[in-house]
Amino acid sequence: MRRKTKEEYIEIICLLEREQGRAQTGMIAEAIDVKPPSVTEVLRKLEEKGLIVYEPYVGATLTEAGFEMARDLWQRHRTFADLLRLLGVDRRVAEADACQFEHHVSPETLEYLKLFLEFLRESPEGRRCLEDFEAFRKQRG
Amino acid sequence: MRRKTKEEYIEIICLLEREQGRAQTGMIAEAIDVKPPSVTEVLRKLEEKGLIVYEPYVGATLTEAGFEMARDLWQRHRTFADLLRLLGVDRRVAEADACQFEHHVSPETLEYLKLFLEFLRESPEGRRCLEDFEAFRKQRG
DNA sequence: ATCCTTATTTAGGTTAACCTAAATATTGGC
DNA sequence: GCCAATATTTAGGTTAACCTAAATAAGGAT
Repeated sequence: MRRKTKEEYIEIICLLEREQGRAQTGMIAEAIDVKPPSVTEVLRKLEEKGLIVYEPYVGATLTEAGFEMARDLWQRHRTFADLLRLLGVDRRVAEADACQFEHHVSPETLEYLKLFLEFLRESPEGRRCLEDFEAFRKQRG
Repeated sequence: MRRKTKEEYIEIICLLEREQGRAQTGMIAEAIDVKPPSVTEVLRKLEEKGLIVYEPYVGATLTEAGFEMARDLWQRHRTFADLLRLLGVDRRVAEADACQFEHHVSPETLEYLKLFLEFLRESPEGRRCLEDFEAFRKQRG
């Protein structure tokens, strides 16, 4: 598989803390499909950057800054995934693509996408647009 | 700056061949903001993969396979960039973001986006959707 | 035809993200 | 409280994409 970014580690740590109460080396390694020694190495670097506190043999906990980053990534992820789903993309695919896009989108573009998502979901015109697109899709796709 | 992918080299080579008639080490290095020795190294690898023919001291030319890849990337790029522009994203920003997305989008998602783009541009409902979104944006954004 | 300039390649080094194997720490059962 | 099983870290190695400095090739002016 592909090379993981620091951002991905932060996301996994956040998820594990939330769902399992803690984020240990082995759990992270498993979740991210990497061997434990690689995780140890990255955790040290994340600590240097002030994104986590790393306690050897215990695990990682996000700092305030790390948590901010995770929250931010999650929002970007949701924006993409939700938008793709609304357009009809399969759930698995939408989530997988969002995992990639979230790391590369600019703030400006993200703002537009968030707004467009809001438009599609919350305005009558937006909802009609989705219906029209679905009809269009069924006809042409 | 960021690490470049093989795909980015292919795109630049395609562009240079098209616009300057040839793609030499120095031109590629300049275009991609990397030093010439790094380019030489990558060109050898691209040749091994059958994507270019590399003639030392002369430059690179895309093979059929390389050209296919470039064409494909360009289409992905255009899909994203055009979509973002339609939503109102600034040209520079849209192009820059498309440069990233194009390397990460799945075929399934790309199909949906192409179809949505077609819908927005070519159907009356799609065009109305864009107008409605613009109004929405001016009001809320 | 030779020399000088300019471009390219070669040689060798760095960094970051991975890996395996070996050493070490933690934990649960007795 | 000790010991075995399990998890983590340390040590050392690989690969890919970069870099700088030095060597070499190509091309134009005289």
